[in-house]
Amino acid sequence: MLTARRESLLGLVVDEYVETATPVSSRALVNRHALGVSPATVRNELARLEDEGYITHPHTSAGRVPSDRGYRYYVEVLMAEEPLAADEARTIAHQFHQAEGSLDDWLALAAAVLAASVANAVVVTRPHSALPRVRNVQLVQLRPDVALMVVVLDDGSVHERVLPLAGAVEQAGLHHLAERLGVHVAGRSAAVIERDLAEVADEELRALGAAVVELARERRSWQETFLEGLPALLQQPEFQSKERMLAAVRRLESYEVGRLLEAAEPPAPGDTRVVIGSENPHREMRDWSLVAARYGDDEATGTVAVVGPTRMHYERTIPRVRFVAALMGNLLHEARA
Amino acid sequence: MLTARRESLLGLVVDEYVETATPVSSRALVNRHALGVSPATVRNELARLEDEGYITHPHTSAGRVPSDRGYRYYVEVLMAEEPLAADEARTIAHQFHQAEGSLDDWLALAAAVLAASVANAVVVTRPHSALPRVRNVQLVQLRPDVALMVVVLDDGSVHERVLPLAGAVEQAGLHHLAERLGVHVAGRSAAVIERDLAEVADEELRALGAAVVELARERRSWQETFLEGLPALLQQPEFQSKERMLAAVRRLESYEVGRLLEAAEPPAPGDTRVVIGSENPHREMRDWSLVAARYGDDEATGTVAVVGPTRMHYERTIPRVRFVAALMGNLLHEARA
DNA sequence: GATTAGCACTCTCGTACCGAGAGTGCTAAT
DNA sequence: ATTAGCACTCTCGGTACGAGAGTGCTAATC
Repeated sequence: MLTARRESLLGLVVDEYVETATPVSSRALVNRHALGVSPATVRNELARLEDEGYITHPHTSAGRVPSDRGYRYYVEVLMAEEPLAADEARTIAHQFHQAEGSLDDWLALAAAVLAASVANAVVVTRPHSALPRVRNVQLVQLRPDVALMVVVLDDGSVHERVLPLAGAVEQAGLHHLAERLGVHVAGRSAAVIERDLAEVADEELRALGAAVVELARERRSWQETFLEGLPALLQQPEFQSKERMLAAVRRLESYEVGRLLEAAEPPAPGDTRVVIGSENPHREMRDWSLVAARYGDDEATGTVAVVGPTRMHYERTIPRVRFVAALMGNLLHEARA
Repeated sequence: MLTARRESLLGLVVDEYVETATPVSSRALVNRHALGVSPATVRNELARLEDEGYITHPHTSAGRVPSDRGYRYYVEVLMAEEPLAADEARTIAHQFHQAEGSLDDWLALAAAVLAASVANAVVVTRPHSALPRVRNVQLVQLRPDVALMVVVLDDGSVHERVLPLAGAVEQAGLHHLAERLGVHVAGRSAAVIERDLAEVADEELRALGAAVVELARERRSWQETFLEGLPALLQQPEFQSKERMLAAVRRLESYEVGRLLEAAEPPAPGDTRVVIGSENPHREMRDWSLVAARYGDDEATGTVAVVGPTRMHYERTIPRVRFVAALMGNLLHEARA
């Protein structure tokens, strides 16, 4: 258990280090905060904090740096979340209403806005439901014997695919086909459709049904996530050497980002989750922190997460992630309403 | 006019510098290429090439480096395009058939594959036609009084939007509405539809028509481009300092990339265009080269471009960009067929 | 006249070194 | 329990320096 004084010193070390990015010395603490004790006393206390694992030492004659455990304690116990100023909230909300059009635009914009606000990178995933059901299937004629299948799922996502047909079918015929198909698939999840499909006699219908199943399962794994704010992240002092910079860019490559988030996905919509450094099971994420919030509702949820070095301004970041997640939830709701 | 010997020396300087990224000395040229003359003679010739602006000098006692003009001469006159080895072509073609699903996946994959092949960044734009016409409009019921409008354009792109309706309409009613709408919009471009719309008496139909116009104009300006290969690019020796690295990442930020390509878009599908360093009107692109190819056909075209430092392996890069553009054209054609 | 050997001169780059500065940990006094 | 004092450690910026690599020029050679 930490004494009150050690606790407050830990808080000061975190604050100071987060701001300056240089190890914090006993003297700096005394000078800036009128502690009423001498640097020597502070040194003793810091030594204790170090024994207990809350802070460390880059080298013998350097100041103190918070450890992952120290940050965790800070986030859990010491931190007072810094609310957004009214005008900042207004600015963010305003920027949100800049983008028109597709869902993807919204998501990229949200990521960019949040990234600018917290000076770190931001990753956003598309909203999806765990077990989406098919809401609607349409067949659109492209050429005489080619149709476009459009499947709308109940998480609001739209999936399309070009389908070659056995022979020429008029648009009216496609309508009819789509209606018959709808009987088998509407309101059902991919798994259920697949099971029932075996019993369908009509071969053409079965083929179409299989296409629906595929589309309903499509997770857009490839470009599934949106990343913004890379330059902001790279300007953080931890990436001042070219090696670290390159490593950071690599880590945030499109393919990787999805897996990176796995460890941080909050359990339910509205939740926030903070993963600090080595708390992350991925060993390469040892030096990184994630602040993730789940946006959306039961029908469809996604994740928005700030990615940065463990030296992160948690007090500022957490409420901002929350705020943006809430905005995104509203937007998503509106879009589906 | 260049003498034959100077010409061949220029070629050697370019080859050497492209490979080693270090200024080329007279001795290195003599040693490696059995020129039959001494370094001193080569020095005299190099001095002449420098007078004529084909190469430069980083500092007094350094070797020679090609200038933009030198690269241009190389690309135009000296270069023998290095054809893809059969197995490399096969590998690339094979990777292309990995991705299933949406157009966006294809594009991102194409960019990644090409980037890996040329060890630079690659930007790809979505295929689009200059004046797309509406091929089909569908209305899908989401809720009683909310519909999803799906517009298919003749460049193969699909655009959707959620529309609140005045009152509840059954799916059958939506079909009917979509058919009436189709009469006014099918086969027409946004501009034409907009003009004719003024004469439509039915107010509901006019509102829907306006939505179609908007969707047909939607250019997805925001995430319009796909960028891959950033780490490959950053490993090029020109980005060995953190400042240059950060500048590169900034330059390739999502917002910027589109404008960056403007200058390099080849005039017609099938064409290739090379823009070297200061040939680019954007002054910040002074140190960059672009090798761009236009893929697709008259119906829809996009651009695929390699982005890298002026010290680029043009001999390898140009045919590879061409090859990938051709593959993408075929794919696009198949997808629409 | 073209080529080339020889050489003086220039510039970079890695490294070793040094001193200043910043911090700590410990000891002994308060 | 606190703190003044001090020895000790480590970093960092600057400087000096030598090695190495190249050029350009001059004068000799083919």
